[in-house]
Amino acid sequence: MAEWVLHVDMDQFIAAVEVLRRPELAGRPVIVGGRGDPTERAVVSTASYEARAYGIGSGMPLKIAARKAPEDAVFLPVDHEEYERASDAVMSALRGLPGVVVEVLGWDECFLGVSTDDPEGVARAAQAAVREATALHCSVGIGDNKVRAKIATEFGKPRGLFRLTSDNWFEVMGERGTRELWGIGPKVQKRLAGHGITTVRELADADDQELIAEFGPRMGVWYHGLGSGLGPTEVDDTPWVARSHSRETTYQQNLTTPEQVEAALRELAGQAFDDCAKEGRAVVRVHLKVRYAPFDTRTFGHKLPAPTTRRDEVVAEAVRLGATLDPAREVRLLGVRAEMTPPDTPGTVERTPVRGRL
DNA sequence: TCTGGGGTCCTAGGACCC
DNA sequence: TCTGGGGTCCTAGGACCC
Repeated sequence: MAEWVLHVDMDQFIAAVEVLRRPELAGRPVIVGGRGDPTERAVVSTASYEARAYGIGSGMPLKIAARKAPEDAVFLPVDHEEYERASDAVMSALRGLPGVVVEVLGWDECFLGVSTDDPEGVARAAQAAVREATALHCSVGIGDNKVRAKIATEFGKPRGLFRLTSDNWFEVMGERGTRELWGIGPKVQKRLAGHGITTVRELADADDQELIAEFGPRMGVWYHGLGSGLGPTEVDDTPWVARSHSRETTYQQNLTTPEQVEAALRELAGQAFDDCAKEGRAVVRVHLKVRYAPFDTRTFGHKLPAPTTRRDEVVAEAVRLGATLDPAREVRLLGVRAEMTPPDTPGTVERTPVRGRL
């Protein structure tokens, strides 16, 4: 029997969960984001397929979405707790599949590791289990590693399956742009293009040393391998341990005085600290993120003299950092991140250098 | 036209030590 | 006066993902 990696991705997860508890919304364009008020500063978390038909998608400002949306569109607020419940139900259903290891990637996606001669059969069983437990639909990518499984899912959407392995990698991906690879964003795409590399096959055929010179020893090698669809094969079900917690807010009205900024910092730093304290972890570093009125974002931080479990120390550090902000500029977004003492995990598992995890 | 909030990891460059 | 090589730690910033 062969080892397979399956990537399970829920179809329009957040919108689907909302429709589930409001069946009367089925078939209508549903847009979830912010507090559900399209006149506010906020962005779309998820749009239903009906809304996507109007060019509305994730990350789009609600104001723009409102302009594109038809009259019968529905705007809803984000309800994290509800999605967490639905997510837990999905993951539990998948863990119930025989012989399957589940590695959670976010609310609405995970990898399954399984040893089988019929990966399509397992994929269909996964879809059935999720549908039975939650009435939600998902797509499944089947691969011989995480990279290929993850990319395969896109070809299976919606509600389908797709298999992507070393056998069909270049046939499926070779002529596509590098941007379609998981972990290559607009900046890296551009830098690659500067070396004459625009397609997946060109990336695979590129010179290792040239990529290392451009991107460094780790990322250069990683990107080169991505061109051939190389990636880690191990699915790890060790529970996720956060490295840091942050709280940030975009203000509907910009903050204009140092007093407003300090009050906001005290609140955000306190909340970020509380999230760390909930896990019984000490804080080692405090970061500030500020977005000034013209779209200018910066982050900076400070290591504390010693790890602390005291709220007042974390708040005081955030306020100290805040004192270095430019008092002449309006603040439209403020965030405080509290970095915790590292978890004591063995760290032997090869991590996919793809950042971010919900 | 207006751009959220939550994360992780990598790299460059300076300080400092031996 | 000119100036090694190696290592670690730290800060700042960049990039990407959901």
